[in-house]
Amino acid sequence: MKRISFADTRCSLAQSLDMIGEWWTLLIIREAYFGTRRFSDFQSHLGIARNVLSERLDRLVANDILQRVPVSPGSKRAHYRLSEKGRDLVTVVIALVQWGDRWVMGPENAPVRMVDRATGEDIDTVQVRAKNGRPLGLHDIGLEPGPGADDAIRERFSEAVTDTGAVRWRIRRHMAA
Amino acid sequence: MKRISFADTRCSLAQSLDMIGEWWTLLIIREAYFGTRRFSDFQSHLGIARNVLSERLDRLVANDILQRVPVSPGSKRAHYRLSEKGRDLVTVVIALVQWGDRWVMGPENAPVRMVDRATGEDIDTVQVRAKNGRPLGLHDIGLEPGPGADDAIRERFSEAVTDTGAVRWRIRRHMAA
DNA sequence: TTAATTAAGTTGCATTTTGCAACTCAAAAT
DNA sequence: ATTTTGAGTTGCAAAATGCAACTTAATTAA
Repeated sequence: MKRISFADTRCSLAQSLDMIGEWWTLLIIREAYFGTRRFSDFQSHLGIARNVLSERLDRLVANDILQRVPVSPGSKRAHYRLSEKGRDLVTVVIALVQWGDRWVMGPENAPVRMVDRATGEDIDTVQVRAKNGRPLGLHDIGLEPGPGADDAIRERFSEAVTDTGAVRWRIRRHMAA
Repeated sequence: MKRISFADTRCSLAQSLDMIGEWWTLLIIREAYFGTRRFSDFQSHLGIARNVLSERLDRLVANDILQRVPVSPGSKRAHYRLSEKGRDLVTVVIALVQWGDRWVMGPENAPVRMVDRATGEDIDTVQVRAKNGRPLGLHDIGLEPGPGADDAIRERFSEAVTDTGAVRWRIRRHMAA
């Protein structure tokens, strides 16, 4: 059975996961962020199988998250580096690293420290904020159909709010007919 | 061949991915954030296979990202809801949704709008910041061994900085001996 | 109270994906 | 010119995934 692709789903998260949600992919991106460029360095640092690495790099390049740059002009041998689109993903990587530090490793066991170069201080915790900078908890965030919403999505949103701070579905059982 | 688990790797990202990096898992979390509680609603909203959903939910509960709450006291039938650990993951989900809106769907096609309940305004873009609130680009972020760093990690960091803003590995080829 | 229906999973099987090792084939190094 | 590296393929065994059919337990309906 084919593994489902979300490429045609009207959902940013599904679309994103279609590009970076596979095993290894986010680790490859972190590795690239750390400065790794060469195939064999990705391979040895991550311990990933070569065929899988090859497939993932190809996919990341195809999606313009990594760029293949020839080592020397005209050379067949190339390096991989983050594109702007890929660099923009580092926010997600850092958010996830911080989550892991908080909930899995424990802050006192964080293996890597991320600091503000200007001050040497730890960077802030990545969090959701209002335009004016005020941190927002889940209860402060409202969800609405966006400009690209289709009927299916619009149907899923009502004004009602659950205690998670998100929306509640309309009961659809009775609408099937 | 067993699929590799990162559970024992000294790396917050790998550890995090070991919990939420599998196919469907992050979509299940988003679905829970949207208010879905019941097995069959997860199933029908996501179109995931039931056995896979079952396995994922078990794993999320085992990792205390979701909580199983009996529908009525003593009932075997239960609902799933985000734990605090799970709610803290929503930051990551939102960061990824925003990335998808920017780079995949295009902002004008964003299917969902996230707003500040207090003002009705769009929420801000999730980004990395210094403690004082200043937004940090990749070049402004420095990486160092953290309190839980082991030798392998410490060895990987030098002060040198690449143009991605991260660190550069020492050449290890000559150190093998 | 019994029968029918729904909810929440299992089980079995075909199809993919992974992981590993061994094998290419070009570019560098000696 | 020969060896050594880098960057992949290829082939195969073991898992994971998708699907449909099959259980149970809890609700609803009759």
